[in-house]
Amino acid sequence: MLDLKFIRENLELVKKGAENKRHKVDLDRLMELDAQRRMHLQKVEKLKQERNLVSQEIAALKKTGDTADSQIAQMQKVAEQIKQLDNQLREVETELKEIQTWVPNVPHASAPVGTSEADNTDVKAWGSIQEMDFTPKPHWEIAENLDIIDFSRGSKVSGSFFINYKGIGAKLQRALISFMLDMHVEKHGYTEMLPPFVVNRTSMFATGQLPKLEDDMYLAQVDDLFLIPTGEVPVTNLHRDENLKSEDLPILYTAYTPCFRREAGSYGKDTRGLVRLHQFDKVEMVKFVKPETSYDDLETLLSEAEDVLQALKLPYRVIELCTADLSFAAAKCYDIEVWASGLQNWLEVSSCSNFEDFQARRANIRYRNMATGKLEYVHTLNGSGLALPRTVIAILENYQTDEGTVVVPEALRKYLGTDIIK
RNA sequence: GGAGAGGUGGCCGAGCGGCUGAAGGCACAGGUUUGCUAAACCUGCGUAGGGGCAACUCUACCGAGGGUUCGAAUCCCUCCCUCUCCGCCA
Repeated sequence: MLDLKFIRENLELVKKGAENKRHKVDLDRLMELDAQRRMHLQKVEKLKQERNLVSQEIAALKKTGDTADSQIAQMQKVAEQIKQLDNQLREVETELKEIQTWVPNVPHASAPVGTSEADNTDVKAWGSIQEMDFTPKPHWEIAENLDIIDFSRGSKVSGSFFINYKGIGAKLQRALISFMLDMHVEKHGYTEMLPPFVVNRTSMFATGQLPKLEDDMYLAQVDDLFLIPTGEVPVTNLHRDENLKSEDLPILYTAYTPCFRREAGSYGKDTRGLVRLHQFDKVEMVKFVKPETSYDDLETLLSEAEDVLQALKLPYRVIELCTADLSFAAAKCYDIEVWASGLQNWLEVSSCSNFEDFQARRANIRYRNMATGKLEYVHTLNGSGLALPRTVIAILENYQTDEGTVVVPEALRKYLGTDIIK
């Protein structure tokens, strides 16, 4: 959420930002309501002041035993006016807040302006794409031949786009999760968390999934709880409504969680095999930092996610999202895409974003700025480190042999307990 | 699911319907003083939103939302959350 005062004072910037994100929101109406609100406020506060003053007079009169009947009669009228004005004010504020929750975060000045994902810019590439002396297979063929993923029974048990990992395939998930968590904890200094996988509405609002993306979420209606679409939600919300100690910042958390996404409306596009699933595993990194360091922290975050791919020796490229591709809450975002030899394609395995104070304002997460003595909003960031299924795709496809087996990346061997999947 | 207790400032914790935006303590910041890894004393110190160039000033906030009243942290109603005990389950 953006501060109303900030919107008022930077209207053109906010308008331009929403436009560049291709997000429609009626900011002129918002400003109109803002003006109305302040007008009503001034009126009603003047009346309340009068009420407070006269009430004190009444108290004084009663103390000395005098009558205060005329004052009380007068205040009855004032009380009635206050009630009416308060009601009007509430109406204005309701509409105002509704619109305010739909105002997207402003893209950072460095984010490339664009109209579609075609305008995302290349940042860097790592590793080299290996030539194979045979035709590489897509991962679903490899997996089915090795009997490590059961696609069809996933549909039976739950529906399409649910799968079962089997045997060494299932163990591969555990191995990857442990490998990633260990790296972030031991090498990058994160604290490991294991949060709830269902969250309430307030939490979903705080990180910005609601109101915009409600249709993409699984909802347990009886309890009005959402299955998390990403570990970002429960982990960022750990500190909702808290004032963090300045000396405790930055706070770094990493967490494994499954992620649940309905992917409403996205059927038919890149959906084969493990590319797009309703349930998948992910290791997430979340940072709470001071505003002045957040863009440095974003670069660090990116490098920490890259570190996982480098350790697995998987070639990847980093792109920066243009404004049209930036999410509702993000100010700046890098995607990491891994190369998949079988699919002959780049697959997004990580998204590293700086939300600045957008989530912190919604979630009310602050810290005491020692320089100003004031409570200020922290900046929040998060990045995948990494999403598992597409990492698995890359491992299966890039490490496949012409016999149909898969060589296990060296860094993973001690976790998986074998150096080849056959 | 049943029974009970409770939600007050960064934290702990008082609070007869008007003198309580809120005692007291802790923490924190500044200062004085004493030389011994710190203490004592003094001062300051909630948040948000209006108005004003500013000094400043007004309003709101004691879990949330309603109600009663001239006036509510305090009385009434509804809801939410936490804790304890019982039941159920892993």
